[in-house]
Amino acid sequence: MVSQQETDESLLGAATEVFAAHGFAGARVDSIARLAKVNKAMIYYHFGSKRGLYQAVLLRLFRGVLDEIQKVGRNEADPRRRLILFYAGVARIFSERPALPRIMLREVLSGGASFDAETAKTLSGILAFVARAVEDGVKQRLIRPAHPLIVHFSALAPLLLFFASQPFRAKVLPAAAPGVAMPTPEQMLEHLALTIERGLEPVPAS
Amino acid sequence: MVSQQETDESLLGAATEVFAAHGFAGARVDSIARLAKVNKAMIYYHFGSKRGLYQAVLLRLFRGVLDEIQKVGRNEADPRRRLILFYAGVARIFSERPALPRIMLREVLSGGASFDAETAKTLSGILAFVARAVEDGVKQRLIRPAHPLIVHFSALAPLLLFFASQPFRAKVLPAAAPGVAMPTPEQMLEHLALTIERGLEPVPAS
DNA sequence: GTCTATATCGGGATAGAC
DNA sequence: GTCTATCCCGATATAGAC
Repeated sequence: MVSQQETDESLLGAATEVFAAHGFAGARVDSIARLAKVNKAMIYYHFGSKRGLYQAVLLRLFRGVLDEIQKVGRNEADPRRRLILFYAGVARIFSERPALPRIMLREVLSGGASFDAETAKTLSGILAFVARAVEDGVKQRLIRPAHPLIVHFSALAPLLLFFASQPFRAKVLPAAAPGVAMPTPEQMLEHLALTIERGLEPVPAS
Repeated sequence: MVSQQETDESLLGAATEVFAAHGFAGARVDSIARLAKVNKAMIYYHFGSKRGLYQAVLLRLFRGVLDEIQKVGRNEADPRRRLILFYAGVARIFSERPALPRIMLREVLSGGASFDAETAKTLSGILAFVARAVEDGVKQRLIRPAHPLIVHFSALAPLLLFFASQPFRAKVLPAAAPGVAMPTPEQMLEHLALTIERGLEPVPAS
């Protein structure tokens, strides 16, 4: 009836949504099948198990990010601007695919329970990009010496939390911070750009 | 045999660990009872349900943080230093109670599913503190005008992610970033302090 | 308040027809 | 490859003795 690819794609898309919303343990295989409009047995036929499906979701997400992100800032000479463009790209991807930051955070919280070698390789690509930019910047005296992982953490974390917390903020903030305007993605990005810009400036030579 | 308070404390402590490690859906009531060395039926006697226990854990954690954190920086006149002291205090609490950042992130990801009015009030206290510091700083021209929620997000997120990701990093980083030294909490804090310091500086009057 | 035993059901997984 | 029907374990929750 339907091609295998269509079935796979439909399942992966549905699984991405359900896993992002409820986590691995909270997700229901039945819900995924229903959302994908695919018979539940097909999940086991194609992916072997709930965990197998989850790992396929994870790998597909990370590969997608790596592909998109590597185009960004590749030709930017100024390493600081390269980093800013990079994280702006990440923000754009997060806003286009709200499931992504949620699943990333969940996977981190799980201690990498489903993080296989393939997926780890895509992470390598990201980290190498950041480390390279920092290294270049230090050589050119445009960036102060800084631990590349800390730079990455500090820039990525606000984006992850901001985009993953949208439903939480909508529910909780009106009561917890009445009268305070909801921050927008644009404000978030502007703050982040300023933070990177200023935070990585070299210490004045004395 | 044992006092109610002891039983409650033991259960809350055990539940905190198990919920932090596995999330609400992934946590097993049996595990909690076993870890607390308390009969499983007592959970239902004292807390009514698994969700009731979880909400008690949440409220206790947030109350504890609010109590501890409000002592920090209260007497610091310089608003920027007040913020730095505040987030340094948060970092100390996170390092002392590794379950806390994990449960906070999980609760955010759940969209605040168990976030009752009582718990929301403690969050209010935190946000008010930050908003106040920013406001003071702007008045004294020591801090540029900035959205207090964004300031809070940008400072808290790296701490949350850093402390919540320790097991993930230990498992994944050796393969994904070989040869790179593990960042320490001290480096993280130093970076954050510098980021706040520089990031909130007023724009030069022109 | 504390325990054992058990009810009850949800949900992951599979058998087997087509 | 696709579907229905079903297995069966694990997990929340409770009944009821003490």
